[in-house]
Amino acid sequence: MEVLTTEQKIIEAARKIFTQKGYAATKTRDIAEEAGINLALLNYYFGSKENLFKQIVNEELEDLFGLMSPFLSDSNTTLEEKIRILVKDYTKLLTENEDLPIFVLNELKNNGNIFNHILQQARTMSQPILDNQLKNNGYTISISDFIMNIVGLTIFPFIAKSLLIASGILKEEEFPQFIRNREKLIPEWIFAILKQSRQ
Amino acid sequence: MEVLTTEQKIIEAARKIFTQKGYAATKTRDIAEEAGINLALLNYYFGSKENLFKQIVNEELEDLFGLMSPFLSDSNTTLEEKIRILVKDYTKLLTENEDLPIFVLNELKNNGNIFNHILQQARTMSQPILDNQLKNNGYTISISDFIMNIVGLTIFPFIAKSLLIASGILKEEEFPQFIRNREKLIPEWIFAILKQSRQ
DNA sequence: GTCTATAACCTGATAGAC
DNA sequence: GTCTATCAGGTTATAGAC
Repeated sequence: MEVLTTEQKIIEAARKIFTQKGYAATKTRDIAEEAGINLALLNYYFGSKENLFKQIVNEELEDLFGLMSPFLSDSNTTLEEKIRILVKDYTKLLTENEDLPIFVLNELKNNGNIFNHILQQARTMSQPILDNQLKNNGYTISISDFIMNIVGLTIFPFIAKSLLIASGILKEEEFPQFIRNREKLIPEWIFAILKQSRQ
Repeated sequence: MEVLTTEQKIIEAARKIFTQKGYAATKTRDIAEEAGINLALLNYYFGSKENLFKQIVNEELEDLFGLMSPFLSDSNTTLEEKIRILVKDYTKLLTENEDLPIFVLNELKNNGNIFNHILQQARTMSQPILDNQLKNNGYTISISDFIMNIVGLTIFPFIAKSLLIASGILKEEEFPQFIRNREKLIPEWIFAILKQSRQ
């Protein structure tokens, strides 16, 4: 049983509502209510809605990219291990936080410039090492396609969940099993794509 | 040189701004200005912001799913042809309308129930025929995974474009070539995945 | 059908008491 | 630190003239 400070209560409430509804559709009054505090307190602690929002987005970006960068640049981890770990970690993160990807991608579209300092970390290190690992194995796929395929196959079902369900392709209660199943299959699919690029 | 009626001018303006910014961030004043008419006219023709929005979303959903359903249920088209056509058509649609997918998926998340009547069309026909085509070729992949993989590999780069660019993986001017290249590669990747599922 | 002017409402932010 | 009350500004929608 944790006891949260007022500041933490506001942050948790803001994270929940911002990620659910996006920036524009979120009302500071809703955040205050969700946090169980008064509207004035939100401004006392964070100054403005925009300020609070930036803090949330930065944390979410850390979640989403902190996973990727550190070990992708590790040359002692094999390509196969990296694929399996990446799929597994993202599946876990998104299962616990289903609104995260569409929120981040949506807000990034509108305010891409704000978050450069975080994204710059990810960009630097991993690229040359991954590139070498691909080439050394004779795979001719580009690094952009390689990453896009892994991330796309893993993340897209979460983004398209409402669509899958609304279109009747999948039932709500089947979704968790669908995801667990893909968690095993996606690495095999990625290997199949890689092998085909070597032919 | 087409001459648009006032109603059409409003719809075109609304489509542009709604898909760019989403429902909550869009101001009816901006739509009126973009359409070159007065704010009062918007309400004269469409009654309310929400009404106009629903009409736009319905049209966008038609764009996005009208492509899929009719020919997927055609049993005279081979599986390979379906894959190539689907990837090609979606790539064309999204290239001309880059904001479409994230807009639809985002608004669907918040109002999924409103649009069921359109999505129900897509759900009925195509599923059993596709299922047969997969099974007859000995492919053991599920139809949900099959569709999710094609659509995910094709659409995800458009959704993640801002991320790709902000992270430095790709430059803005390289994006069109990146997409044209994937348009050729994705069907081959899908075939590789299918073959692997037969082993 | 199209406009101007304005009503009615909502939202972010602050002043000031406790 | 936390609250109530309120301001200031913006947004949707409508009334009414042309």
